[in-house]
Amino acid sequence: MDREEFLSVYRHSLAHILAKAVIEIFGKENVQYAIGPQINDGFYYDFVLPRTVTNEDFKTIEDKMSEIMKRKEDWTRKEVTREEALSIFSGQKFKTELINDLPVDELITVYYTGDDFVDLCRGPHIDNSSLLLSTAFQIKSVSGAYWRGDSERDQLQRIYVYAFPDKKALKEHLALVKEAMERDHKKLGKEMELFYFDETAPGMPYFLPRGWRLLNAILYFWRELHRKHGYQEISGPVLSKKDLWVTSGHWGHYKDNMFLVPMDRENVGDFEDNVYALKPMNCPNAIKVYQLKMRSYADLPLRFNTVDVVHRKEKSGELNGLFRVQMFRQDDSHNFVREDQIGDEIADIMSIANEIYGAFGLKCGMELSTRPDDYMGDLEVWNKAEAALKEILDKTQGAGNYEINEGDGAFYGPKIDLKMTDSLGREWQMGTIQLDFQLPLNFDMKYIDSDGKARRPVMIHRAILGSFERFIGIITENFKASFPYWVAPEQVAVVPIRPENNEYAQKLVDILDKQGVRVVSDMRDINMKEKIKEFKTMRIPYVAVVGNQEAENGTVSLNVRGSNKQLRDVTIEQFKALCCELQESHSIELKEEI
RNA sequence: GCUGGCGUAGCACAGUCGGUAGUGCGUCGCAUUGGUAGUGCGGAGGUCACCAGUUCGAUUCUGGUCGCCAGCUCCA
Repeated sequence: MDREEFLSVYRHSLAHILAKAVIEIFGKENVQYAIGPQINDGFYYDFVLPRTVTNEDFKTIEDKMSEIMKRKEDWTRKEVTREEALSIFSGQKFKTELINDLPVDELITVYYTGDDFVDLCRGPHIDNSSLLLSTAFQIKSVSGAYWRGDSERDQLQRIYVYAFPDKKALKEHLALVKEAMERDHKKLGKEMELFYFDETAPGMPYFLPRGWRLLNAILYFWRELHRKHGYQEISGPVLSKKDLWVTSGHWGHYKDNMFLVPMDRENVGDFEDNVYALKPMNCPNAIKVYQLKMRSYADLPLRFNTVDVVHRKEKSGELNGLFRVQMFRQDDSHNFVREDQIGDEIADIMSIANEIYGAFGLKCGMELSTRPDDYMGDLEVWNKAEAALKEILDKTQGAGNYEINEGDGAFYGPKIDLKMTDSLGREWQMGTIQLDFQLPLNFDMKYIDSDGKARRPVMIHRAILGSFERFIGIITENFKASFPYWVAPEQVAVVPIRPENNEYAQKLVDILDKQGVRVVSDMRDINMKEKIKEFKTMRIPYVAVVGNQEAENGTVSLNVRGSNKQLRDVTIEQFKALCCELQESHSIELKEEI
């Protein structure tokens, strides 16, 4: 049995053992057991139990599981009729529902573990519990989960368990989890003084000087790139009267996620009729700008990018560091094209995405979401749009190298989503490329075509990073806050050995600063070791130490981040060239040699 | 929003079976050191998240509020 099979069969079998253990502990009549699938680090099982499972119960459950395995019971598979299945699981509401939902012609199988525990299951499973004795497992956590992922339905207790082939693999995995915690951007953001959340503004980050420098470095790169691709940056009001959002349709679909501000505090009246809304999206602003003039077919594509702040009110439990905030800056753009330009425009957007992700050495997953049942617009245009998106994905990702979420597109158009995973393996949507046939209609947008007739442009809503906030969260975890030279909050730190070297140190700082290097220094009369420690803690790419020797020879002595090596006798000119090269090449790695 | 957990000095954490709190790092001061993640001594810093209740007395117990974390749901 290879590892893949092992994981699949053993984890699944262990899930049955967990269910059996829980039933033995709480009593069969007190337990409703639902489903227990495997996941990437083990498995979980959902239950309704007479009381909440706490951390103190973990050991009891684990011991019971071991005890059950030691019984070395045989596992037997049995094919049953629907009636038999319903009778076996009478009183088990979730199992009953599952059985009733099975297609008529489905072969129903159940698995017995010993003769007192049975579970509805397709299998396959191990033959005897003794085969599980060599595996290693550990209860990870317990939390609430909704039956069938529906927040309107029963909430169950989900017990998560790590499960691996042996103790060594489990231990390795636990070490990995610990390592992941070290990468957590919330932790690093605090240590590295990047950002801060105050409880007076939940989900609305403060960017600290270092974090803001990082954001601006990314922003500068982003702006230049878009300018070269024919984008024109705009900025619009953060607050607008409700009317704008009624026209766009957001008032109907998105009102609950919008922060509202009374227009007149003295005379609030019917609140919702007298409010400004903080914009949750930038699209209407771009449309307003488009509509300032009558546009010609020859003007298209028109690309209005923006980094305005948007606000989205989220439910309390949904906030999560920089990954999920209530105030953020999308690296947004709304591109207006003719229908015949869709393919080329998407291709250009993908090439921008490649340039941006490439600059960070990142590779994101791509997913295509296609026409939903309640689509609006012309079927032929949809087909053309989906074909265009597919063709681009086939070309850039390779056919079959991306996921397709059938029917998952927005009602106004299909989309491509770019996804990244965080240190804990959670998937986050970053960029999105959405074709939109709806808003141009809602706002009655037009351009005059070559035949003199008015036609409606197609709108492409796109973000590549997704939002600067989420993206910074992801790269913080990815680089463990050791950012590439070109985005690092500080690129060089200058450390004079003694106060008498301050003058030379300052000269060096001025030279680098003039060249645009983000440089800091520490001229205090304290031990140089302390200064070096501080700068290294902040993961500054290069710490340049200067003493009498360097001052005499016009050189610097470099400490390279991530290496204990020192580069001595580097001339200022050489160092300048090094900085320049790293900046311009957007190199991910630092140079450790001159 | 739901389930569970958490909130003690700038940070990381102890602790109080109810009698107003400690350690390490950092900070400040002094001394020392001075070529690559220093050393020694001393000082300051906390209405123990907030609001009620119980009590002679609450940081500790109870209830509520706010915030944070994990998971679910929802999203960039």
